[in-house]
Amino acid sequence: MGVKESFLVKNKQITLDNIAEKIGVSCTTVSRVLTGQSKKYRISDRTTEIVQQTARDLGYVPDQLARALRTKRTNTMGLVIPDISNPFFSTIARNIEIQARKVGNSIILADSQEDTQLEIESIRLLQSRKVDGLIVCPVGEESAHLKDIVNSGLPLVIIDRYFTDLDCAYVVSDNYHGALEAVEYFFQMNHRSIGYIQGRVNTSVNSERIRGYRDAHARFGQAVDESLIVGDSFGKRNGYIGAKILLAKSPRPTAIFAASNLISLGAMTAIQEEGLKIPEDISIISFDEQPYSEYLATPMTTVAQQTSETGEIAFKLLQSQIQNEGSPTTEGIILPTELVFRKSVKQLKHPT
Amino acid sequence: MGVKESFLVKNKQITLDNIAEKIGVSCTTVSRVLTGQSKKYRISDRTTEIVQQTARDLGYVPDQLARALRTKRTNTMGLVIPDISNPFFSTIARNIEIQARKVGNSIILADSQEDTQLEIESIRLLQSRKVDGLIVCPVGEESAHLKDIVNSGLPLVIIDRYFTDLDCAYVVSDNYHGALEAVEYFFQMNHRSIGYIQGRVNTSVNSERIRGYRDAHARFGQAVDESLIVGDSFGKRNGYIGAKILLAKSPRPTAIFAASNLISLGAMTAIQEEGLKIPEDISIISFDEQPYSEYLATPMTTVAQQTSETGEIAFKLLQSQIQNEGSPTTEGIILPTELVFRKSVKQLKHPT
DNA sequence: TATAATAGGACAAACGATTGTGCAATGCAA
DNA sequence: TTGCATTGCACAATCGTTTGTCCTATTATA
Repeated sequence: MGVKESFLVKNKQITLDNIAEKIGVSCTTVSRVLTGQSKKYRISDRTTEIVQQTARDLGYVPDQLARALRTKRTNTMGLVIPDISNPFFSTIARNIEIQARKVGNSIILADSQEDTQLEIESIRLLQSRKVDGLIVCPVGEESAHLKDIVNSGLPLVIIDRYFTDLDCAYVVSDNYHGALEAVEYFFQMNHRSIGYIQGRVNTSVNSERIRGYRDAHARFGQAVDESLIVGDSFGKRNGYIGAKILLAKSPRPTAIFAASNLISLGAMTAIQEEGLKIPEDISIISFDEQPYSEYLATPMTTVAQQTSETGEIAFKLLQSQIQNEGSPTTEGIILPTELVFRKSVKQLKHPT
Repeated sequence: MGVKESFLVKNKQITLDNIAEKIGVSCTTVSRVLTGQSKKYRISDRTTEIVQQTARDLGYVPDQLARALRTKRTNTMGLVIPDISNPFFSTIARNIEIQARKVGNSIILADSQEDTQLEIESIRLLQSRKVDGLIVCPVGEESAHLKDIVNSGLPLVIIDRYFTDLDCAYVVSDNYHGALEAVEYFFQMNHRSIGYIQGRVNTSVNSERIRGYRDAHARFGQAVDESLIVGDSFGKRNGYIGAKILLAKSPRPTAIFAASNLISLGAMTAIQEEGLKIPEDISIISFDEQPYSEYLATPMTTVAQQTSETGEIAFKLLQSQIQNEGSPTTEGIILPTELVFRKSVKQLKHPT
């Protein structure tokens, strides 16, 4: 008997009071022992010992809700990401989570689906859950809601995309130099007609890359053909459409610079459909190094970003902001990229 | 003046009491209005209106911590994943999060790094945060801690890997038929010496796939060469090592069945190093369809799993369990796989 | 011996919300 | 005018912790 109940009834939570009552002390004392303040409040060694023992026996585990309500600290951080299924972001997320849990913090994850409205709602939800801080990879076109957060004093770190008018810590890749280097490489290989399939316009990521693209042209004394800049999102479909447009031009550009891993995948479909070969007929460089990059039909030359580092640094920035509350650390960290040379770029005999 | 302070001082939180005081009612009334219980408690229309208006004016947002402490419901679920950077898992995670937020729930994410100990600690942390339920993709070799959860009455849904001795809801792929179909296909293409690079042993995923592998052999009246079953984890390195071993055998197997996307990537490195071509020299089928599968040097024949559906179903199962508390729904859902034919399997002239 | 100092811990008020119950005022019927 | 329902809301406890303060012995000091 009792067996049935024990199956149906949820285990009752053990509280400080339970422990206190069981050994005949006050719940204050128990709290102080279990939070390691025995000395500070002169709890005798004997009592301390007993409290710890019974806490262990009863399997006491502190209620973080109650604790947070009182202390105003949840040890929880919010993470807002435009698309967690994208390995670029999930790698960042992973490293954030790993660092966080090392110090007993948890991550509440929100996927904004590249939608500013959802981003705003997600952030509101996270705030109502009283996260200690926020790491946001913003959709990137609007920043008013982020400015509100900064003003509210809630620690915030922006990753991947940032806003020049937002006074807030961030960690991003050096998109300018990444693009510059890639496009210069195209030039060195004698390419002169280089299409750029861009990502979401009006994001810092995109603007910086375009700036690199333009400066590379400038360095080689070549005017930018504006019609070679196409596209409007970081997704695969945009890559397909962008490539279709570029490949239909005549003369056809000899090279394509793709602004993301998904864009280059989409572009490859278009290239296949047109019966073209990489790099014989068309060269390509893609932003974002991926585990599969070297195994593609033509191993892909890529601009690698430091994803693990991004996550780790973002976390540490946020944590320090949370700890020194009051002093809003607004350092911006820019991580270098690396051009990974493979086989997707053809060396042309003459500048073309 | 005051400007400086407004920058340094965190915005004070608006509480029910603030609202109540401002309009001269009790905080009880405010609570009842804002939780939509005006009628039930006969709050006059006038009062209701005023309360709502001031709540809006003050920008009131309920403190989910306090609410949860009282109601015993956090509207938060825990999600434990062995490796969130793996697109297979991150796709599942994404769909869980999207479904969850649609109904105002949040997801606390934990990455167990394929380590049972970390899995246990993560779960403990989530429990202390009073999640309403748990979705766990277990490392897979131990289930005692999961059994504890089931017994404690905390709603739990297992995904991807399950335990036959665990009475708990789950949603997994039909790994048996997935493997069966793949290996049968090898046989139909006249392969008779088929290596299997397995994942983590003692996981249901792995056992089921091996069972499929064996049954395919049985159906074609062929004994299984146990030395062709190699490997012990789902990672890339294991794929590399496993392939090295298989390729070193003589006679060399004509085909490799890889138990995960990462395993096949690793295997491809080994295959390249040996100077072999897919599928001319060696055929390969990989578990896990990926966005890049069709773009590989040789487009990869894969066993596709329904990742989005897995996430969505897992969430719904958990939600229903949370809502009908008491009746532990222990349905198990098995999702069919699909063999995606591409070019990585060669048709042999004669059974070899 | 009187007094101060110290040791060891208890009380009770928070934190912000929810909720069972109680209470005054009004309306209505008798 | 009395009695009873109904309307409209307030009281106060509660969820589990934390924390400033206060209290009572005991010991040490003068």
